[in-house]
Amino acid sequence: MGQKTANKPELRDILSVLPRLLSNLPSPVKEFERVQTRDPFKVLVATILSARTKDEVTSAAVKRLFSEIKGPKDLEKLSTEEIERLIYPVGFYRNKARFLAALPKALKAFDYKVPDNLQDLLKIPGVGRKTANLVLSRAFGKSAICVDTHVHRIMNMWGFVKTSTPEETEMALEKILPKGWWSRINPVLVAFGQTICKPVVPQCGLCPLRTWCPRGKSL
DNA sequence: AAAACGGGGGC
DNA sequence: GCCCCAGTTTT
Repeated sequence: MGQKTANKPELRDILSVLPRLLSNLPSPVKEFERVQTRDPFKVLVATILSARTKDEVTSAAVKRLFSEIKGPKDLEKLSTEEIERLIYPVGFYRNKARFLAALPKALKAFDYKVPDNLQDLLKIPGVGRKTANLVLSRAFGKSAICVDTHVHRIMNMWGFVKTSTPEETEMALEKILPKGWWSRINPVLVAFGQTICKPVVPQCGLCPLRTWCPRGKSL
């Protein structure tokens, strides 16, 4: 309260600082993106597997699975148990194996192709907003705001949104985020959240934003 | 020993 | 809204 408070920068100014900062750091995100192609089916599977799972583990699971299959129709031939064995030990592997086993049936309604719109993607079991928007931006090149826990946490911490659910964050960001950032904000904030602005033990000493960030001041 | 992890579904 | 899923790493 007795302290000087720097003027709060615009959101776009803050975001533009991050890529250069992150380029100087080893980012775990790069490994996850490396295994991905633009193949929508592979992107979808990798994204489903990635929840609550380290990127290296996800990458390995994707490689094992796709050494056995090429597309949805191959996946249909595998039993749930076989899928479990291939994707282990990703987080919640039994749930995810069930989702993957049901995936060919779900895709049949779309001629065995991954839908390129949000409404249809959300009909697929195991696919929520985070997964759907990531597929839209990464596989189909669309402008989609993918809000995961990092995006939700950091945007609320900075005070650009005041929301209680990721969906609310997504809607709020649609109004204040320049469209050129819609697909970029997720990779950038994930990398930032994993390497510097971590939920616990944040590396505020490395962060150029600490002079105005509320968290930097409290530390 | 706890808590954290790039979610989603069922209740 | 709350709780569950699970193995692995960090604190």
